[in-house]
Amino acid sequence: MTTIGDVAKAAGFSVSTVSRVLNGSGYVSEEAKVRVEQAASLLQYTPNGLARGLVSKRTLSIGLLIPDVSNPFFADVARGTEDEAGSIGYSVILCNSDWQVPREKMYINILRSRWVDGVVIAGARIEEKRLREDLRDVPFVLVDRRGSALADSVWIDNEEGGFLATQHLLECGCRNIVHISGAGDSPSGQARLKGYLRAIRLEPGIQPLVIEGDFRFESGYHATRMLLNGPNPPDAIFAGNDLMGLGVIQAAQSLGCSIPDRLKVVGYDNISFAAYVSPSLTTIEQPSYTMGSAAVKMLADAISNPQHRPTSYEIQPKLVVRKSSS
Amino acid sequence: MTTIGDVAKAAGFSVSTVSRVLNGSGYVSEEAKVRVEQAASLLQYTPNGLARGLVSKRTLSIGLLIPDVSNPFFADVARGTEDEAGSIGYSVILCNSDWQVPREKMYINILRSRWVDGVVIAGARIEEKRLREDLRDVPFVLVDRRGSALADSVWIDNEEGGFLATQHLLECGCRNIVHISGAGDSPSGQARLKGYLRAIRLEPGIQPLVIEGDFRFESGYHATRMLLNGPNPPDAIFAGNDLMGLGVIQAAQSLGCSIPDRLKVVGYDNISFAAYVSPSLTTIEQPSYTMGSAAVKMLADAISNPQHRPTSYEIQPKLVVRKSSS
DNA sequence: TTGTACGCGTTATCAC
DNA sequence: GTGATAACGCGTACAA
Repeated sequence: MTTIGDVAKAAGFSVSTVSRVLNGSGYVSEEAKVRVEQAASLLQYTPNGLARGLVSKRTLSIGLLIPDVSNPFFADVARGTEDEAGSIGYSVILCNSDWQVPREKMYINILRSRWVDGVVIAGARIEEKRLREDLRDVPFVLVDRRGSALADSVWIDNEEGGFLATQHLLECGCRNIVHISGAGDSPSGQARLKGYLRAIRLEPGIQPLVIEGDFRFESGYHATRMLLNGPNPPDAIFAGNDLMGLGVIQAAQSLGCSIPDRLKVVGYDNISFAAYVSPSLTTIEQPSYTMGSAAVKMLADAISNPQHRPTSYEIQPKLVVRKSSS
Repeated sequence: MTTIGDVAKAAGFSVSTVSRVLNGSGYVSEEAKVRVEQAASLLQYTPNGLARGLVSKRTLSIGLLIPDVSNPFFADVARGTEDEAGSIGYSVILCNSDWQVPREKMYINILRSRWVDGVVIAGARIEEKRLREDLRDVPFVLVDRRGSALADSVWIDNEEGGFLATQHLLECGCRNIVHISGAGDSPSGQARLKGYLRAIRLEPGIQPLVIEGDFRFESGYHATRMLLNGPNPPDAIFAGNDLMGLGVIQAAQSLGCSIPDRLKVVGYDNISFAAYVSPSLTTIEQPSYTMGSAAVKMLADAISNPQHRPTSYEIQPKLVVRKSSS
């Protein structure tokens, strides 16, 4: 590895001059600039990020903590995050918690030990307070959840989304609407459930029924098979996310239950594939890519702006009606 | 931030002893061990990974260079990579090249400056030789491409896969089979194209027709609309990957062209959604998750085993027949 | 405008 | 068994 010292020697200057040239800091003569740059490119010099971070306390890297990149919603968040981060010179460390709080905590520690300049946290179940304690002075942005006044967040009103989805099914004339929720301690799942309950209770004579899922395709699939084989099959299912919604559709089709005639389905997220399945899936839109990039923008401000104040970037959920419900 | 010095002070030992305890290296008395561990947990000490990497020359991190996490195939590769990496204490730096060689090169440099211990490279277009030059002594594993004797690779026979796909369509009685290829300089896309051509040429009187796509949904969509609106519409399309295959299906449906009756379609990758769309998509299976985890296993060996020899982990492509072709 | 010298937090080599 | 101390590569006061 060639170091800054090698470049200095080759250019005939001291390391500090080389450093100044390469970082554009302080005064440097034109000649120094030229000779240093020549030497650097000749030797293919790449600054050692570790040494740099050690002294500057900035690593130009951020952590991305999500449950699962295999879920297209989070994949898109990841892409938005990485694109925006890359555009301002940051690298992204990817962490999949697999929906498990202990793993979330583990990754938080790992990210701290790597001295990331900030963390984007999407779909996590860990409490914000705990997050603040563990992360100490490392800025973070909560995605997909409402932050308190103490934390930045890119927030989408999941309760409103759940309400919209359920209301839509009610308007379609459904009277036996089951909600397959996300895992119990997921903030966004909880909020969607709350919206579902609120909508159901507005309608007299209709009972809510909730089955706990886990945001994975399989849980939507199995819950639906159970429901449809049961004594009182529903006429509509609101799934806590699109992956489970696709599971619902597959299960219904496997049992010869036609959608939307006998069963209407609504998902959540509007992953691209929701539009391609058949019947296409009605869902609540979340601008996943934008959420990721917006989070990084907030993070960048939190990192470099000393008088940064926690903000909440709000997004309105939007119902996207497709064939699975009409 | 609490440092090793703080722990040493609190425990009443020197930094060297603390280091030995925490790394389990060298001799330490039972008492030292206990007191140091107490102090460390009391102060919530986390070793500074930067400083550690600076001296040890190991960062416990690897780079993952892929075209696009939004593509489910690469999302799964990423998940496999991160899981396996995490299980052996490694972090993953995510890099999306967006299919652009210049961005691949840029990321290679960034990863080098971050001193990653190794790099997993999937779906890249950059030549292996260039890669070796740029990466110098940083080990890497090529995924999705055959490596030379000088490079590790997790290799799936893309040419054979392309052959299988085309042969299947020929066996279905199709005589006007178009291939929508990946971008021209993608090694895996090239190989699939080669397999297509080989299969077509085996059949007398059948002409190959190739349209260059770019592995994205839209390119499959637009190519298909153009083809179906043209003078000599094909009776089958072999798409270079599933995303384009889904685009083909959507385009055909938008034009009222029924699949598989008037048009048969085969994709490549077997992303999970290929099974959920309607008609479900016939495709060539690639065990994406496993490819990622296998790559990390090879990398781990390359990193820690001094007498590591480049190996090629081979996977056989497998035809998965679904409704889009039967 | 440039160079010297120190410190960032660790690990590793040596004396003790 | 333990503790100084010298690296690791870089940024930056401070002096020149």
